[in-house]
Amino acid sequence: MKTTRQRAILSLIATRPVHSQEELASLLEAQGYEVTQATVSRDVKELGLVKVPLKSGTGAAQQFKYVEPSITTNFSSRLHRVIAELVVHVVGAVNQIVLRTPPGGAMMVASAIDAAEWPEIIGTIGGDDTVLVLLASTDDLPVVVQRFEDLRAEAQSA
Amino acid sequence: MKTTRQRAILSLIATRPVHSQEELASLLEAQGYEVTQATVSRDVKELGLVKVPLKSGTGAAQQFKYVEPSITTNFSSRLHRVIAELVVHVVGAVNQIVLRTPPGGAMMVASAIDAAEWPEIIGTIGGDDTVLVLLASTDDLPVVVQRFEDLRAEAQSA
DNA sequence: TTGCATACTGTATAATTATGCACGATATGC
DNA sequence: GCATATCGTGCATAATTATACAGTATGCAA
Repeated sequence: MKTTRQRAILSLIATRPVHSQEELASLLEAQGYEVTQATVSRDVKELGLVKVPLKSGTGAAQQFKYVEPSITTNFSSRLHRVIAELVVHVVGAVNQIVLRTPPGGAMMVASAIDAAEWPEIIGTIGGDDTVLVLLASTDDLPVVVQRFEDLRAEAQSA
Repeated sequence: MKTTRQRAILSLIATRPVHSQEELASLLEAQGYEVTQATVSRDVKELGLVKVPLKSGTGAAQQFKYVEPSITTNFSSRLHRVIAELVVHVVGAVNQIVLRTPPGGAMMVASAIDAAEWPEIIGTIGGDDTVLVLLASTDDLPVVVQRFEDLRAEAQSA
């Protein structure tokens, strides 16, 4: 039955890395669900699962992870979402603000800030886990730092 | 240059639906970045982008969305993450608890609860946006409801 | 029962993505 | 300078995923 099979899929991917739908089909077969890759593909789509790159080196393995539906629908603005989910730390000095993110997150944060086009900001530079935000004036520092903190605060727990 | 091109990719996918890496390559070309699908594939991997199914109907379009790196690394337990992100509402009665989720999220929540194997819980049923949790005893109701609320509370803002 | 609609699936194949290999550019050490 | 190493890339193709189509099963109304 479709529902139980899909639940089995969720259980499987929560347990171990799965690298392809063929592999998933094999694992399901071992549990008594005999289905083809085609069906697995449909299940994966219905469950909203996505294949995420595990590490960026060549030859890196992949596994399935699910993207919770809420991620794509809940947050109102991209900037808000990105800051809330990716910014770990905020600190400012003179006319500069440094934002820390998990590894690999900096470019997304920088991109989102650019897109927001805040007038106080004259530019951003995103590295791997650090974003440098340059302000037009030293006077803007406390206001903008506070704004970042506020965006961040709404999801501080995770 | 690789970095600016990758930032352009982030900007593109934030702006409009992109259905394939070929399409992304075309859009980049329009901005002066001439690259092949192969390079886009590598960029997508490095940025941690994933292709998410947009709707489940046949012939449904897809687009790129990024999975924030934090999603795969931050939360400690699957149950915690799933409850925090997916459970919208909790209500209990007698020996039953009903959890509401965004559409499509119920099965994941049910699966995660099953995997956690809480002793008070004798079973779960996941529909589309509703999970029914059955408890062994009426006495367990307030305790378990509170536990769900606590898990949820840590991310209530989103 | 018959006819029709819906749901689920497999087969075959199209579409898409990932990657081995080679090459050119740039940097590093001798 | 020259050898060597690293990085980014394209090309060709392998690997993986999505889907058009057809078949089976089920439910329901006439």
